[in-house]
Amino acid sequence: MNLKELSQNLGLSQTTVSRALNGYPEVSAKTRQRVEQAAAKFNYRPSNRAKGLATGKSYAIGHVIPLSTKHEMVNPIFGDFIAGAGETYAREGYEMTLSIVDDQDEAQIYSGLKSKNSVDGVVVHGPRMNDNRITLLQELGLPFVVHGRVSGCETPYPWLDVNNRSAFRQLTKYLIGLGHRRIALINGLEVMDFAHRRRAGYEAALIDAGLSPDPTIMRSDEMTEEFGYETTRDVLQHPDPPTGIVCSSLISAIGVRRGIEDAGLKMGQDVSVVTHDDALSYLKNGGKTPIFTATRSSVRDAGRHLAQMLLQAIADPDQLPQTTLWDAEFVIGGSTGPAPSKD
Amino acid sequence: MNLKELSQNLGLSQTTVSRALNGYPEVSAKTRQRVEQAAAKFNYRPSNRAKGLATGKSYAIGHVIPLSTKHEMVNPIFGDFIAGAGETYAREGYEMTLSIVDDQDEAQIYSGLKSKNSVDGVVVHGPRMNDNRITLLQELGLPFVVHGRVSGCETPYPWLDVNNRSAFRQLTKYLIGLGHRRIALINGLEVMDFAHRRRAGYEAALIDAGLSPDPTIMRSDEMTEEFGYETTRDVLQHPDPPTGIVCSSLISAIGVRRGIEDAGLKMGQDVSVVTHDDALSYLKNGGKTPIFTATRSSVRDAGRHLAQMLLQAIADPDQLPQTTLWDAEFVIGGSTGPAPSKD
DNA sequence: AATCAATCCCAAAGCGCTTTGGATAAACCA
DNA sequence: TGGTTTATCCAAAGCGCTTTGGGATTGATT
Repeated sequence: MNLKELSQNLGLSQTTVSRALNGYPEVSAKTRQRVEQAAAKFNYRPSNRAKGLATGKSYAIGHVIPLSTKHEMVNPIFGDFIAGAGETYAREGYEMTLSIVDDQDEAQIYSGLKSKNSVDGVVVHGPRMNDNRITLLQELGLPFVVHGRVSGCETPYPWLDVNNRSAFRQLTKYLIGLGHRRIALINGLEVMDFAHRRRAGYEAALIDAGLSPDPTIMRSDEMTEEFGYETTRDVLQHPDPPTGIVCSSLISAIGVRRGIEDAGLKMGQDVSVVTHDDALSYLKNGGKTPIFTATRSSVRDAGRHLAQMLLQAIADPDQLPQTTLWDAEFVIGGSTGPAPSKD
Repeated sequence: MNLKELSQNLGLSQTTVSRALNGYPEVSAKTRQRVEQAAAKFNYRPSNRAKGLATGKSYAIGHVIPLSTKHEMVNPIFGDFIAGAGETYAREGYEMTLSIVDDQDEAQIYSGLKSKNSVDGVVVHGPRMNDNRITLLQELGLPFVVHGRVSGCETPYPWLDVNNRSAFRQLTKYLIGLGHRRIALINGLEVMDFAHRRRAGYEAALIDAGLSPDPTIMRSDEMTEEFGYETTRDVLQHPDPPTGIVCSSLISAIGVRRGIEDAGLKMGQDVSVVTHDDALSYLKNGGKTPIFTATRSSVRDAGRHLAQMLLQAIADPDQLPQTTLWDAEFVIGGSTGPAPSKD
């Protein structure tokens, strides 16, 4: 059923039917009701394509998610983020289109999306230090929002981020407060902006306490479980092993725990662990009592809100770039305890 | 830059330019080359919308992923599946559109996608027992493929699945071979078809060995880490506790491990654990030596292949429904050992 | 009675592409 | 030479919608 058929069926013109359905005032209440009933009866839905062609909009948002070429891995937070964003889109009648793409040729994808006119805006995932995508998108004139921030980017742009620096400062400070002096960092890839900020927070806390960061117990890689495990095994064999570990992801933290236990030690006694927790739906940080002492910020909420921001920016292209900074929640779990006394 | 502008620029008609670009024979090699160069120079990309309107195709595939209303959770395998499928789409010039939707009103979404003409086909995720989506899609005439199978569905339909039954039979049998007699099952939600098949495999192995399935040590829920943990704590307090656990997901298995250790026991000695492993990129089952004895089947490969199947089905609507059954790989890890001798 | 402003509706153009049904020119055949 | 292919290209229609620029009809106003 298309507009033409529907309007013939009603004995009205396409114009009137279109207007009735889109809430224009030039149509009587009576007619509008009649049209709406018929539309419901025939289950009429305007073709997105045709509507898009006519209006110049596409009613779709693009998510370009980088596939790490190194590990061929897609960020596990992605599912939850998308679920949040998808909620917003569904409510506002937008579609969501996904492109999974090797992290090198993202740029190409953006200009493709723009010139093919297939989306009204995009969400930028996994921003890196000095990420040139911001400039590119601004040049293209394609509306966008960033999940995270881009250190080194001069021009204003819209973003939503957790305060990674203060979160990691807090985590580290907490360990220091428990008496820990040797604290390792297991971080994400530090080309990623968030990882960079997290390290800065970690280092700031150490320096605040008069401790000096030791690069031999600071590691950075894709945040897999295995990375957490291997790194933990490794740093625990250090001549001066850490008694505290600051970790960047719950998944890696699970590996950290395994590493500690495989070394015959006990988490929360011999080694204390703190981590950031993205509050993924399938991977809660424990039930009543948290497993890990952690900073927590829901990535799904981020998706929801960021989508909202983008839709607003599209609706009002002249508005100034909105920015949102969230503070992570701090929870104390069973993974931390006083630093073991030296023997 | 659109077709009109490009063709004016070349001094050719839109027809010719369109044909040159789409590989039709009615255009001389010379002209074609000239057109292609100009297209490249101006970075011309045909508008997807317009192309779709003209051809009746949309060059997009829909993925409708159910959001469990109960736990508001999106299946963690989803990211990897999508990454695989996305590869195929990118190669074939298709877009991927996502709808995240409460599992009740999926049906509505499908008919919406159909009538809005926004996709050429859909991938059905998370099929349930007697899932009525198959019939619905067939009635709608919307091409589809299913990731998994639907027990109780009479008519043929295209699917790709792992042999869940034989995998779980093998896992269980392996434990039995090690001398285990009390074996618990920690399964996914058994309305899901895959979970149902897995239980069937588990039970078959027990019965083969003359053991009788005990419902008090068979649990089924959303496969979170927490579920694995809680259930393990629980079954270990059973008057006649299991020495073996068959688990449906690596994420739950991590919880199982935590539960075993929190109970002061050792995995692989006091309690043996086997699991299915979807080979997620951020959650490998260990490095050199697997953590868990497991059946493994890459969900990303499934995505890649299923997308291919769908594209073929779209290209040739008259072909018979293709079906693909994969056998999972079996790997032995450190989570299993001989059943502890009774004292 | 004539005028005016609402009110309600419509025909037709246009969005950017594909595709049908020729037209033209060059090449071939008898 | 004239007629017939063949190779190239083009004009125009059409995909399903929105939107511009009116045209009737009605009721109120003078």
